[in-house]
Amino acid sequence: MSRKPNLKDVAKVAGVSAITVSRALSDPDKVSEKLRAKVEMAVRQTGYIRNQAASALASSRSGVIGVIIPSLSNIVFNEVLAGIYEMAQPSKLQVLLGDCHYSPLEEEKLLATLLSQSPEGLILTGTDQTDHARRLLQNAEIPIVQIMELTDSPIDMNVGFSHFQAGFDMTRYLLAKGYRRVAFLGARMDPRTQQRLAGFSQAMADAGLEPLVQSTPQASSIKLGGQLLRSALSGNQGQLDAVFCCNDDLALGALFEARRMNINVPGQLAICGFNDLEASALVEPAITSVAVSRFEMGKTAVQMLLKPEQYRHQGGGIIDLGFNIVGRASA
Amino acid sequence: MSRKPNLKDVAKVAGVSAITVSRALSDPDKVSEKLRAKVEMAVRQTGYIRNQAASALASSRSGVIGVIIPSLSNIVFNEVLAGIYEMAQPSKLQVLLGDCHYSPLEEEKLLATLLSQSPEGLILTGTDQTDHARRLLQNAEIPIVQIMELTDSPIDMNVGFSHFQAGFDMTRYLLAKGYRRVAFLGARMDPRTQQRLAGFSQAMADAGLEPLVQSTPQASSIKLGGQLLRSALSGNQGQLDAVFCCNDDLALGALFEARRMNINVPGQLAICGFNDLEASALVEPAITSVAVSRFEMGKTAVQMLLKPEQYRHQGGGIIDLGFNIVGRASA
DNA sequence: GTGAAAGCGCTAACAT
DNA sequence: ATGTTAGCGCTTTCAC
Repeated sequence: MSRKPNLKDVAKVAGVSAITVSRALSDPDKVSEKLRAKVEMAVRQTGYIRNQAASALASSRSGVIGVIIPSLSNIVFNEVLAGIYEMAQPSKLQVLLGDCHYSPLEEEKLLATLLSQSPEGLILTGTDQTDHARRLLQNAEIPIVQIMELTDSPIDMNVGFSHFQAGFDMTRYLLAKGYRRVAFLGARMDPRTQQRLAGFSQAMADAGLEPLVQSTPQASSIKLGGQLLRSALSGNQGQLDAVFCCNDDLALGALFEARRMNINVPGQLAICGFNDLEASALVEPAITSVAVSRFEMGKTAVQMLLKPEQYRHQGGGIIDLGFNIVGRASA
Repeated sequence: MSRKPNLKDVAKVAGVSAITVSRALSDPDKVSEKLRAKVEMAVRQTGYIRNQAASALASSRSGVIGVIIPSLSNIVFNEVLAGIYEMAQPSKLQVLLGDCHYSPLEEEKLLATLLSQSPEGLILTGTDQTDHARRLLQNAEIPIVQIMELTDSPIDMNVGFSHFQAGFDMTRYLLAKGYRRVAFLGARMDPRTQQRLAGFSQAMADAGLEPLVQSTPQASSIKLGGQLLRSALSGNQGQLDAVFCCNDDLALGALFEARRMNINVPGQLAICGFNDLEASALVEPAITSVAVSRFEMGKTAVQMLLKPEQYRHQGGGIIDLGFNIVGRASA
């Protein structure tokens, strides 16, 4: 037999009907022990593997969830992904992953392709989906979780934390330490970075201070952190006593650059970051940062997909995972 | 109409037959311009999205490829993934991604689940698949690419580089610089790490030197690099003049730790790593490392899946992407 | 607890 | 260039 074995083939070998094999595989309890054993033998013997396309067509359950993240190269999303997979794989859920490169339009296109796979749920990053995307999602009638940010009006469910509040709190932390000339170094300037910036600006304004900002739409990197620091310093005649980097990559770059420029950290310049990457705790001086439970966020998102009713009736399907300012030597 | 629109619904609206709609969508050139326009209207009007399960069942083409990597948290694989997606998304190929946590057994299980989705191709990491996995793969009769390592006898196709050679060459590089008491710091000790170690041992043996090794099965991390360095030093009475870390995370950790211990790098101790992460080039002193084209590897793997005949007849379906030793101040 | 029949939505193969 | 027919492999429904 050269073609791939199907249910009938297995059924023939086991001496039962196809539907019995189907049941033995997907709902073993509904089949007598004897037949179950026979079927198992036959499956092994034939090397049968269920055709998920046929199964999905007949049952309208695809066994797949869709995930769209803005970037595969940003380590931050990998930890979220790791959390997603941690929950999904044991549930025998396959994950269809898409990378929209921070573009809502690409996200919209990906969405259309994803939806054609009839996913049983969807995890999307952020809240800036296009109108058309939202329409697609509405029609899909599947559970949807928006992650990373917090929103009052999720498409369906939402898990994340407030980037505004985190930016605000971190700035207050710096101000409480006595820093006054604080600059925000930002790269990419995606919605979440902008919210952090907004929090920063608010806190500075509240304190009657000028919010200094050095930003670029370029993708973030360690190297860029060094460049932004130089720009910020030259743009402000070196009159800075702290920089609040929109993420730890920039912060590391700024720290390395400061060392090259013989600027003492935190003596002459305080540096803080965002995300609390492993390196931040281990460099010298260790970098003050905002810790976020990314792994947890991924896990929670999948749990929400698995039991949507439960979560929708619990805080309106919105979960705030919060954040944590980790004070270290750099500030 | 509350249920999701299908081809017939669209056909009715457009006043054509279902198959025409199907063709207009998947092979526009085969349909007259007039009908194509009509169909497009009808699709938009109904909000139709193709049911990929039905399509896959009828055509036995799923539009999906499967990818299994050993770890989602290891940044190295993310860059490979980024390359994979870079090629896959424009080809409208969906990627089913699995994380086998460095376990061939988990890989085998994932494989079974993946295969039930009838992927059109498979990308696997490394060459240590279980026997049963190999049997499954043989029966699948789809193009398969093993990535990262190089092997003489791939299951189907192979793209990667020789970790043994890289370990060997890096060691020779150190020896040429005059270092003699060189220790290999290894974590995780997955097959590729072991090959690097084998290359190191060979080069040391060739030079008549004792290959010092400090290793642990623990997952690699920056922190662990510091710990391994301490162990290596205390295990060898501080009599080391260089450490060859199995990756850059360890190398960074070793460097940070050395600084804390007031050990001058490279004056008292040379440090080199593997993978050439961004940080390695930017820390002080910059870390000597082995550069590998991971992004390229991912892209190549997908290309091989797309045109298997072409690549199979070209070097037996094996592509050596090589590596590049990047000498920097740390050694 | 098991089976027979029907049909999920699409496309391949064969008309026209 | 367009339509008709049949069937992909499974599960749902209903019968026993």
